[in-house]
Amino acid sequence: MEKSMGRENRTLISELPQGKELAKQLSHHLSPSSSLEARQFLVDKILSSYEKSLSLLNWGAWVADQPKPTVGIVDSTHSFAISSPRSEVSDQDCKEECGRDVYKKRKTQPRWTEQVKVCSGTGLEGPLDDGYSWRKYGQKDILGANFPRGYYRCTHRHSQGCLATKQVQRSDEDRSIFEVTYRGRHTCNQASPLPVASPSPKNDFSKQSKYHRKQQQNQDKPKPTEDIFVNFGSDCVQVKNEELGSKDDIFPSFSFPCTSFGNGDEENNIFTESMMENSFLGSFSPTFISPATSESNYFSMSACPLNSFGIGYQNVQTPESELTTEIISAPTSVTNSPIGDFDILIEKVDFDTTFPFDNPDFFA
DNA sequence: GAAATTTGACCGCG
DNA sequence: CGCGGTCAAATTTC
Repeated sequence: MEKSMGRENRTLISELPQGKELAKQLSHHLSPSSSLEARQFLVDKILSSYEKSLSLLNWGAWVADQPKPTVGIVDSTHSFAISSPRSEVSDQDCKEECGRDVYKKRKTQPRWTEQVKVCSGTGLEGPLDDGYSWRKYGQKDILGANFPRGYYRCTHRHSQGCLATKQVQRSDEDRSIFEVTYRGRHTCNQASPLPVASPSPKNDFSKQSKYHRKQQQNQDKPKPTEDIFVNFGSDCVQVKNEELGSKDDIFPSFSFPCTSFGNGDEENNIFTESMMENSFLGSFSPTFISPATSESNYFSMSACPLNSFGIGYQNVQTPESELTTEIISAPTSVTNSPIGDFDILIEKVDFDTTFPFDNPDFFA
């Protein structure tokens, strides 16, 4: 807890000057010669910076207010970032014999939701491309929802017994938002085709399912549901925190939109390119998503701003109450998590624009 | 032919 | 009994 608080504070400290710097830049763009887009972009960034700072403050306040969360929901809110080995170990143990008990089994698994906003022109299904390889096993029309919900499980479910699943549902209100509900941690070794050192977005397709690649290629052949993944919305930047239930207010908006990251800003090209490509798409992602700490990784991934495809991740929510009692594993597990070191890296990388991203030694 | 997707059927829960 | 989630056969894609 203290550790995370410290982190948030440091993040805040680096975030505020960044906002200031952005405001300065904006003032330089006030001349008529400057493009409206540039100005708008800076405004977005500033707003985002403020939003993030406020979020961090809220987060800190919340942490302070909840020294020992006894409500399961509260703790479970964190639990996606904290491993929950207990339930899963038992799941693993019985997964062969349980048969139809999968339903009960699933209940004990950690579950959390991210809201993912896919941006215009990316032509990519952000929500489905989170570093793991997923295999669709079902689709259902959900009562009251305009769009069907897709069910995905880890490709390595059978080969490695990885029980991670996710559900992807497009938001009714904003078609560019997808609610991705993850369940269970990845126990697979993630032999996924993640492009370890491929900066090219094209290569990133490779980790997507065939089906979705097909959709990308056939944008002119609309299909009823998920193919609309492409080309919506105009502004990619904003990832918003929606109310997904009454519990949401316990998890303040955790906004790491790409605006805070300076992508698209010519002045930050070095930052953007070296960061996005070399770090996030390269050395970061694969290591990052180490199978043993998937929740942590998801969490951290969401801390990543938009990647170069203009896809924003945001953890919004709320593991379900079902894991509440199960998952109250010691928060200190965060410190034991391999992700801990990454958290620090990310933090620097994420918010310290003076950080030598182009220094190849950094990620060595 | 292997792997992935589609889709109707099935199951448990509330 | 309806709904959400999963299974599994059929189909598609590579």
